[in-house]
Amino acid sequence: MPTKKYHHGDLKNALTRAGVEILSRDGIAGLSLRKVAQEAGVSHTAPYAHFADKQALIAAISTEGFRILFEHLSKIREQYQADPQCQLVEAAWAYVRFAQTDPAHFQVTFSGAVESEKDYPALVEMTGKSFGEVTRIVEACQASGLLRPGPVDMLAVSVWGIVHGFASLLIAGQISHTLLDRMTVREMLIFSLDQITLTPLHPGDFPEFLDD
Amino acid sequence: MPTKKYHHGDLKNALTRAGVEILSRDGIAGLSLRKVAQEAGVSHTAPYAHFADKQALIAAISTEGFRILFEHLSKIREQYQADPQCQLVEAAWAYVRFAQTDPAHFQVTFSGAVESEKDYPALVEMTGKSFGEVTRIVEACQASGLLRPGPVDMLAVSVWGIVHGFASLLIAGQISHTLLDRMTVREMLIFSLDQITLTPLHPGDFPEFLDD
DNA sequence: GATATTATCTTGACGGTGTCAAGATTTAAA
DNA sequence: TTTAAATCTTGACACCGTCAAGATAATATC
Repeated sequence: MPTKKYHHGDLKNALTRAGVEILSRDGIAGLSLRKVAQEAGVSHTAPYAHFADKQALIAAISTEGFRILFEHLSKIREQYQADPQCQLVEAAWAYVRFAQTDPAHFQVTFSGAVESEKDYPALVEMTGKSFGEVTRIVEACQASGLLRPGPVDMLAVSVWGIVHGFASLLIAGQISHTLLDRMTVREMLIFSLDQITLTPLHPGDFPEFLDD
Repeated sequence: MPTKKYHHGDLKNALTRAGVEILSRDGIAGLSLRKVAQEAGVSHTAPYAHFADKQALIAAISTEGFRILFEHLSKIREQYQADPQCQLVEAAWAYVRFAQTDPAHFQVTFSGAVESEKDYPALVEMTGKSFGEVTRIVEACQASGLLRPGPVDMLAVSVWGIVHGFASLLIAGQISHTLLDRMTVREMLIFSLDQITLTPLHPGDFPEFLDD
């Protein structure tokens, strides 16, 4: 436990963590540099030693979001190594779960809160790694005949688009109640994925594990 | 031309229009009540006579976005009455075009900038009407064998999800340059839609009209 | 080890923002 | 015509992002 020192020692990470925390708790509108600084126990301008402006902090929070996604995806790819179908469903489910669990962080991460991404190399790298995982899963699905042949990157964008679109509509409250009463979110997601698979997906084949 | 009066006469609409205008020009971060008021030529608290708070103005802007979408969709449904396939492609294209043309308005409209939608009946009504148009188009596609049979509302959500996901990723800059260099946005959209149609879609069958 | 340089953090200030309170002005109702 | 309500203004408040100037600590240089 670090005692109160003039130099924090790990302020940049502490600020990022505080940012994620505040974003979860108070939403996008409630995220301010001053609050983040206070949460980290420093003065209201201390963040400027580590972030050029608020955009830079948001970029760090976005990077953290992509890192969370990346780790989920790579874990899933390892866990269901022999079963591309399962990889696809569980990867999509992890994406939707992220959106449901932490909507504000999800939105900031994937919905372009960062104006010019290319100014933040760490963010660009992490988006690349995440998309790489998606691509690998899609590739495996193509090899097993679950998805149609064709340019992998294009198909990966389509698959990502389906999942992202569903997750976005879900947390935006755009999916009607009459629909949500009739089936679970997971079933709806599998139904959506089923539209693009060559082999039918049966929700019963993918029981939900309540492990996280 | 209305002369300068104490009472504006149509301030609520003027504020909404100014809001859309400022949103397009300065982005989400640049949208402020005070700027909207100034643009409309009134004092900085005048909006409070018509909107409870900033959220309420954003809800009105969002409603306007859904209205724009609704009118596009209903026009397309009428224009290509006998061709469901064309309806699907052009409706999706209109959606993507909206996102490209006015990204900030698109984001505010469809990405849940409004915290609790149910507090704004006009917004709820317009989202319902828009989704109704999507449903009708999907229904026509099912009848013609372009889309699989099944619950219409569920399929409509899936289709909307695909298009929304693609549009969102596009304006978030998440679609790689190597991909965008290889094909047009319209071709990518049709490629995505082709993943869910039972009959293949050929981009050549849908030349882009540069009418808007 | 002493000094200089740099990184880090603080205090203080500025204009801009959402929102409330109190009052002025116009329209609508009684 | 008087009253009530709707609409708009001025003024204030706390909060925000950001800059400037200075204090403090860590690091580099001699």
